[in-house]
Amino acid sequence: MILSRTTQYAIQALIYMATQPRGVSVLNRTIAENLGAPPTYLAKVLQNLCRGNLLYSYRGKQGGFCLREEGEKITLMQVVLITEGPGFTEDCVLGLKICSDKVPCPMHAKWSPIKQEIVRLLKDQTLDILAAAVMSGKYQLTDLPAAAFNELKLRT
Amino acid sequence: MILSRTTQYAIQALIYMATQPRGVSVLNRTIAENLGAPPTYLAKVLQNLCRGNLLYSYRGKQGGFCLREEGEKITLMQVVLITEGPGFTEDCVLGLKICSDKVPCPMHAKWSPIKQEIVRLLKDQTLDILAAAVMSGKYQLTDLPAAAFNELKLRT
DNA sequence: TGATATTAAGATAAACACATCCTTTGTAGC
DNA sequence: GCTACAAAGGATGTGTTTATCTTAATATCA
Repeated sequence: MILSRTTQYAIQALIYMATQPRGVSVLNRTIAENLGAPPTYLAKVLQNLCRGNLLYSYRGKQGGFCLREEGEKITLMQVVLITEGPGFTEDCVLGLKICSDKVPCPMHAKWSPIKQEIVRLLKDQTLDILAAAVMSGKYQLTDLPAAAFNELKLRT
Repeated sequence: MILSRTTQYAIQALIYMATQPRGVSVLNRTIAENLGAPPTYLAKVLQNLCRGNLLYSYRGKQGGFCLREEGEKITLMQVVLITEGPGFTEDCVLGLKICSDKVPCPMHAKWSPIKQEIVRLLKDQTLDILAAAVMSGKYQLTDLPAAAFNELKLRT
């Protein structure tokens, strides 16, 4: 509806990483299995997050990806700006190139407050908050039931 | 950000039609010129709105498209459901297939109220309201300045 | 040094959204 | 009926997103 598949993978992956012990690098393959995401594509997404300075990456044995900052400092807004681009918070809901408080489209006045709420939410939510929610067991990060997930681990 | 280009064309076209005298059919070409939209593509969008029972279409001389109901009865939600599909109001913000109040993703609780607001807004806004806003002159429906628009009319 | 494991990067492909072109079909007016 | 007109429908093209594959670079460890 509002976030691209790429952004959804990015957020899911980062939350997953924030549930893991800090400072230990996590394999792309491991993340992909846990999320049920295509590993080769997820690798591209993670690369992009590296370029956006959200992750470190290490090659070779003992390699993997690692959160660059503490999870409490990384907000969803930072992620979305990297994966969707800066237009995300600016673009007119009706697609007009020119649409502002001064020169508004007919939806502008009603849409602006909602957009503000979305922006506020994305800025408020940090990886730590979301990771804590997942670790509490009350919230799920994947459609994969634990059974399927464990089976995947056994097969490797 | 949230609506596809197709949906944006659809909404713009319908608002434009609602600014025109009721019961008089409007040509696809005329709408496209006024919006600065590609006419052949807009034709497909309008066809789709016909299949969605929002428009009548008439072929041949004196043909064109015509709003099926009074503009006050057509809401943006009706339009969006036709052009984006029913998943629009249901899909999980993180892309999970299973995400509900009972089995929520970590964003569910915070995202639901915003989604509700979006849904309410789309259901509240009718073509008449939006057309009236445009006709007041305070709100614009197109990026085309009047000059470019008149030039287009002269060239045909 | 060599074997192995892992990400990086580039090429390719598949699916979808967006857009165009051309032919067909239906309609109004003469 | 004939003609002009406008939407309908089908085929095709283009661009972007999503996804895969292959090779290169890099790090660890024996």
